[in-house]
Amino acid sequence: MPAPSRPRKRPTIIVGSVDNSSSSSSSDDEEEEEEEVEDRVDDEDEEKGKGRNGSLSGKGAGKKAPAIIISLKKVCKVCKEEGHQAGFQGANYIDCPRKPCFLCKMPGHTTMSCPHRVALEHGVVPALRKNKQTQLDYVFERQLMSQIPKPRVTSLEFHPTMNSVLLSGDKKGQIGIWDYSKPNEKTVYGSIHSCIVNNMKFDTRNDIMLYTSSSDGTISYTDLETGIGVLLMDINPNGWNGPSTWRMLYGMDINLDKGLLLAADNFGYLYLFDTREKVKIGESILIHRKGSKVVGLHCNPTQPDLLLSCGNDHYAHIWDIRRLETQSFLASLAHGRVVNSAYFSPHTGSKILTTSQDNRIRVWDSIFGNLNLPSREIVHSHDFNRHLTPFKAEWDPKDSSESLAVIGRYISENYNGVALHPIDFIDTSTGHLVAELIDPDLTTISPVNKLHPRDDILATGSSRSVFIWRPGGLKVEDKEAERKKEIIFCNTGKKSAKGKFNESDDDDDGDDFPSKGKNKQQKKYGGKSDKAGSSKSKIVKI
DNA sequence: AAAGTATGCCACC
DNA sequence: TGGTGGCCCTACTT
Repeated sequence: MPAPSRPRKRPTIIVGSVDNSSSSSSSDDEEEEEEEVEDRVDDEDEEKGKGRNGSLSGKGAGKKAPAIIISLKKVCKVCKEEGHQAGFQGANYIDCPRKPCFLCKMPGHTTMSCPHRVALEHGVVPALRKNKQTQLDYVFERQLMSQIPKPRVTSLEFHPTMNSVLLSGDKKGQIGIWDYSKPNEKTVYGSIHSCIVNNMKFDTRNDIMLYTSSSDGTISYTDLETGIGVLLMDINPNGWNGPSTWRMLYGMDINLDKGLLLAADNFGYLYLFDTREKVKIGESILIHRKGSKVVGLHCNPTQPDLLLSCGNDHYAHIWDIRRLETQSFLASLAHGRVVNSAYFSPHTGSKILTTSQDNRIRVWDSIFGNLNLPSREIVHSHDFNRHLTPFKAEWDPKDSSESLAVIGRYISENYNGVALHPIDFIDTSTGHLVAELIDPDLTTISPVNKLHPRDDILATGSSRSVFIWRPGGLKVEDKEAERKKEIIFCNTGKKSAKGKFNESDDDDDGDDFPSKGKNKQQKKYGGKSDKAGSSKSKIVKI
């Protein structure tokens, strides 16, 4: 990480500035699938006598050039062994057979034959969705500003009371405010943080105020109307002394009852802040393995004394806020790898949902029961972390049964020969995939997703844009097929999203962002685009 | 337009 | 035990 500069006091405010130039469509990158290796290139019969080598210099003129031998062995890209190949074939990725299954991590088979990657029996989805129009209702794309590249979204948060307002935080530290009922109004605060915005929480008692935590090591309390923020906490008071000492804030949550802000860093420490007195409370407390990142914090929605934390040490811990000391956790939830997120259920707070880099979503049905083992483990592809914001399964706050969750999928799906990455809706009480969002406009992996607290709306953040989807009903109540249809229905909801966008785009600011050039970055694969798309996703209950 | 790179974890010694 | 090279489907910049 480059040395983060200190956040400036006065934020930059960019309103409604749109880069239109970048939306010109580029020619199709026809990417040849797998160049057949030429074992031998022989120029013998090529333009014989013309002396390709030597029309100017006499050297070698008239002499036949020796045959050029290129010996390229077909070697697996993954294990470098001969005899097989891994990688994309068309839009399908073939695993290296010498490696454990990419999906479930067990040896003996590959992703394609993984028992967790079963073709769904309901048949309807692959056939139907191919014919559907885009289900985009609004797309916020690349309009942040002209000079600054596309937002790489790292966090999303809906406004607690204003239904059409969504906030986004990104890799650069910018905070975007989108009112999707007014697509032409957007505000970006550029200098609240100097790098990744990891967490945003509204002050629900005064909901124009926003708490944010960032990898720049600060907590900011920002007035969203003016963009003017107060620096509440800076855990690098001595500035930049190299990457090994720089502290970054990842997890953050607000405990309204106790007037507490809790935040945790990449070395395992928890910080407490009194939001009323505006002072830091006590010393930081080691709550995960020393030196390992605390990835997430969540306060229980019904029991103010309970805190949930998760970290890179492969654990999630439940704490009593009244007794926070190293190792004093009430319970410890073991995971196979890094825990990307851990959330109490939104209403009762009695369930726990975690996402781990071992490609499993785990559910504990009751925090009052035996917590030694999760109630369920759901195999799901989300383990890529190096260059991406970690995937996090998020509860649907509208689901009173506390079972529906949304999470982006890493492994791609063959969509008419294009590899796309769906967003999955999972019934965590059964492990079933109840719906998946696949769309030609959704070309990048989407690790950040948030369901609206009241409306049937999904916000998706990816490496280059913020999407708002209106997927119709997402309630978990009917038969699975019904629910799938609801998603498909949403696909058809707008016959021409394009037309709609253009309609609303008569404001002469040159902003036609949603409709133009949106597919230009799609990877096209020369290979067979047949019904390989029916290789359905794999969500399965263990 | 191929090569570089930002970037995080983990295995390895 | 810390330092470091290597990655399993990236995405973007030059």
